[in-house]
Amino acid sequence: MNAYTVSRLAQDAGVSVHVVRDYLLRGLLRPAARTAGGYGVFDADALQRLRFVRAAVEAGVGLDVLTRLCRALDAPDAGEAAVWLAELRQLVEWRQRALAGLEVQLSALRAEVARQDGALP
Amino acid sequence: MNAYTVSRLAQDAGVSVHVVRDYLLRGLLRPAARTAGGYGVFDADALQRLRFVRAAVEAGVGLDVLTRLCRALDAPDAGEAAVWLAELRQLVEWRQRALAGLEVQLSALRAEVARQDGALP
DNA sequence: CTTGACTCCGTAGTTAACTACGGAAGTAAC
DNA sequence: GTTACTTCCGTAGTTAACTACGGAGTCAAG
Repeated sequence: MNAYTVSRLAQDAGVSVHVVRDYLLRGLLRPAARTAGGYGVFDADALQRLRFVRAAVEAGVGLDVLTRLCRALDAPDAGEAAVWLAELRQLVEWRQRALAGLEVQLSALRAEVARQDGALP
Repeated sequence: MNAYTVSRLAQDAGVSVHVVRDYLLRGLLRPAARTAGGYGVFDADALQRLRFVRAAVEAGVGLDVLTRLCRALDAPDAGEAAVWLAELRQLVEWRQRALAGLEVQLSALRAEVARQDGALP
C-alpha cells in the first residue's frame, strides 16, 4: 500500500534522486523495507519526512541538525527528538527575526533609492 | 569624522577582517578613501552597508545578488538598484513563506512526538 | 528469457562562503 | 627612528550541500 521507489519519492518531493540518496546515507531517511535485490521500498511516511527535511533545508536549516533529529525520530527516542525539535524551533525563530530585520533595512534602502531617483532626473 | 580602519569596521559589525576583505574584493563594500600607503579608510555609511549585507546573508541571501545590488548602489544607478531590491524583497518573502510552512510542520511533529512519548511510558 | 529502464554503491567534482597563511609594507606611540 | 601592531595582497584550505559518473546488478513488461 503506497509503495514508492527512490525515483518516485524524489519526484514527488521535487528533488533529484541524488539528494535522496545523500539523505539516505546521512540517515535522514530510510527505506521502510528492501527487496530481495536490495532495492529500497518507501512509504508515505518517508515522503512526508522528505518533504519536512526539504522545507527545513530551504528555510536555511543545516543537515547536521536535521540528521540528529531524524535519527532520534527513527530510534525512536522521544526525549532526544524533543530536544532537537526545540533547537529547530529556536533556529526558525532566529531566522524569522533576521528576516524581519532585513525587511526593515530593505524598506529604508528602497526609500533612499527612490529619493536619489527623484533627486537627479 | 567617524573614520574606521578595516579591523574596526569588522569588529563593529561582528565579523572577521577576512570577511570584510572578501566583501571588498567582491565589490560589496569599498573604502571611502585610501591613505598614501594604500590603507582603506571607511566611514559610517560603510558600516551601515556592512550591517545590511550581514543581515541579508544571515537571512540566507546569496552574495551574488547582494553584489549586484551594492554595485548598482555605488554606481549609482537607481534604476538597476531598484531591480535588485525588488528581487531581494521577493527572496525575503519566499524565505518567510518557507519558514512559516516549516513552523506548521514543526508543530505537527511536536504533537506527534508528544503523543508517542505518552503512548509508551 | 530478453530487453530496456531503474537502482545500487563508491567515488569524484562543483559551488558558495568563509577561514587561514605569510611576507612585505604601512602606521602610530614612544 | 625604533618598536609593536596593523594592513595589504595573493594564494590556499575548509565546510556544507549538492551534482555527476560509471559499472554491476535488479526489476518488470512483453
